[in-house]
Amino acid sequence: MPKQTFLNLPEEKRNHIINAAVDEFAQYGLENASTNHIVENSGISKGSFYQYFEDKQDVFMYLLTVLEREKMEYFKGKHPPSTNMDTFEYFRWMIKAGMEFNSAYPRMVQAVSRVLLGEGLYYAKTFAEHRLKTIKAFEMMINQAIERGEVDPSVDVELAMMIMETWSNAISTYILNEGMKQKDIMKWVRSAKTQEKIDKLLYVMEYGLRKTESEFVKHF
Amino acid sequence: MPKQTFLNLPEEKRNHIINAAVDEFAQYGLENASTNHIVENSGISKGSFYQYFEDKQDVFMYLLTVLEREKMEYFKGKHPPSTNMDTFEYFRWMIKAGMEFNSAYPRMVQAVSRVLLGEGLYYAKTFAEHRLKTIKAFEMMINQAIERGEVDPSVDVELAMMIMETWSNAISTYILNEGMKQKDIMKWVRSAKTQEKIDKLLYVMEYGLRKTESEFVKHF
DNA sequence: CTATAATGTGACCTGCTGGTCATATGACCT
DNA sequence: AGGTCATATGACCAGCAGGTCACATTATAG
Repeated sequence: MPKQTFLNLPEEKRNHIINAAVDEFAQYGLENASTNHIVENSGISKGSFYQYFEDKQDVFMYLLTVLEREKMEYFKGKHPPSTNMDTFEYFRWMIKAGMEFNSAYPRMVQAVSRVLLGEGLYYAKTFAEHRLKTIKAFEMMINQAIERGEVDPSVDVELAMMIMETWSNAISTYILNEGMKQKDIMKWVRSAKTQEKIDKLLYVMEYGLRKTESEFVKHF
Repeated sequence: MPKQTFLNLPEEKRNHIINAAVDEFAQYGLENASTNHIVENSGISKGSFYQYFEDKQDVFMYLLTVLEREKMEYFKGKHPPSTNMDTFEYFRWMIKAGMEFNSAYPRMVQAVSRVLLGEGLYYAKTFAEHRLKTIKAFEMMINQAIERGEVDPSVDVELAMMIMETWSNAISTYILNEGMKQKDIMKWVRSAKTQEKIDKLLYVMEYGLRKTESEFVKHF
């Protein structure tokens, strides 16, 4: 985590630095990001950088907490439209709200998810803790769906978690990659066409999950 | 592509070199792979390396064609158990045969898919051609499934392609990551437990796809 | 055996990396 | 004023990167 020196900095200067870092990570990933570039683009000296942070990874970890905090704030303000939602409806709402958030902070999300999904796949241990947090939420959701009778109780929970995670990541990557090509991401994400695409994707997952297990046994 | 000098080399020496390259790419990816390491571990000199290849990327591209060739050979020898298979049965068979292949050449597959799925996601243009080849096969399959009446004709073909690609990649990554932890990958892949896991994953996809569109419309 | 062409070699080049440190600056206190 | 302490600086370091090239070795042909 950043040293106190950094946290004492005026907000504007701090933002300058993390913006430079975000741009660097978004373009080059963690491994290939250059501290020299970050230093140059944020208008501070090399020495200051190492007075603020331990190293590159330290900056990234800070970015991760910033993003997490922003996301929390964002979700606090948003509430599911209906109070008594089906678990899948809730999941769909969650994914869509997530996409809205992503298109509000596209550079930052790109930087983080590039590292987490790209490099993190193979050096996962470092970020295992972060991944666990996300996955736990999926576990709760699927268990709730079973309790409510929306999903066959014999369903393989771990499998369902993997499916939810995979789709969550796939949609996020897809939206980010396609969205970066648009002039107005937010508008594009909110467009009926994009929303329908997301709906359909999730519906395939939902329909498969609802029925899977009992049908699966019959099938073989 | 490698220069003639390389292709003239005795097979043993060639294999030595590509093995070293595979190990390097598997461990560090394309961007961070070191030509110096490859040279050291393959017992050739720096000068020779650049007499054989243009650069790092050239080696990787060659690796890609080698893998493709090996995979073709492998699939030539394998034939679907039944001649009149459902498209989804065929897809399932294909995925499983693919996993068998992967566990026969785990290092090479790891090296290639690490670059293609990790780095390739963001520098996609370079490998777009390769990806297109794979995707085209999925397109044919889904069109065939529609013709046969196995899938609703109103299904979004592009969407189905994306789903098939995502699952294909997700399963491949999962098997590779988990499999590398086992002492005998091949045995583990063939085990009833692993096979059932794959079956279930694909079944969720299949069941979702079969019904999606018509149900989807009703649902909203 | 000699001449020519092909192949192999590793010292060497430049450029960039992450990281250090002696020194300079300037805000704040007495 | 002088003193102190957090902050800021950029020249500098060792290490490694990709890539080159003059030279050494070996194979082929006449």
